[in-house]
Amino acid sequence: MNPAEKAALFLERLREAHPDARYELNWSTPFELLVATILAAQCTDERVNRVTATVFPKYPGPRAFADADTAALEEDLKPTGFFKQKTKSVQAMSRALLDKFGGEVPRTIDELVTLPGVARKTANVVLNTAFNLPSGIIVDTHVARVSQRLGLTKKDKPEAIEEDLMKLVPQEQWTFFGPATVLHGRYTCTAKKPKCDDCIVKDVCPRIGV
DNA sequence: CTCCCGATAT
DNA sequence: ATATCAGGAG
Repeated sequence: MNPAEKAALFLERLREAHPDARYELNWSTPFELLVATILAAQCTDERVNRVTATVFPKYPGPRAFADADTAALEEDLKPTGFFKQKTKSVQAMSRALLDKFGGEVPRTIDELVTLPGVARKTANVVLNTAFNLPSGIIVDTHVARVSQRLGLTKKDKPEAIEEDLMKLVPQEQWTFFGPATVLHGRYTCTAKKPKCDDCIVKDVCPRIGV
């Protein structure tokens, strides 16, 4: 089975297994989703949601983050890990948003990735999820691992993997494919002990057992 | 390539 | 003990 056929089959079974797949971060505005996604680096959604539940009311909008006391914000973001880096990113991103985009989250990937702390993965999450725009395919550690094991790509850099996936998956499915594949990677095709017995594509996966 | 950071799984 | 986790910057 060639990669294109495999991708089509995988997509079909993802639809059955995760019909309502979406990002599990809590947000009420595109700006909040942008902040939450930055905080989600190397951190579970659950912990991010716990933090943003108090942080979003406390800092409503980019102006509040830009003007916030850095030490206080660091303390608020500490549970998400990498807190100094993330505080710097969120404040610099908020200032750039105010300076360059009138405080509004831009709707193109080229504009989004100019923001500090924002690269393709974060930009795709915001565009796919908040604006329903198929700007690209979210490639995080899960999507990368699943795609490699299934044989959809042989690349290792996220950007190269995304290029391969965009050729294999129809554009109207991009916003579903990313979040659904993340769930598959998170719960079945796990990094350490993948649950191959329960896998929806075990019949076509080159990786048997292990 | 290294660093940032802490919680959890193995 | 150590690998890994909804990454990105320098």
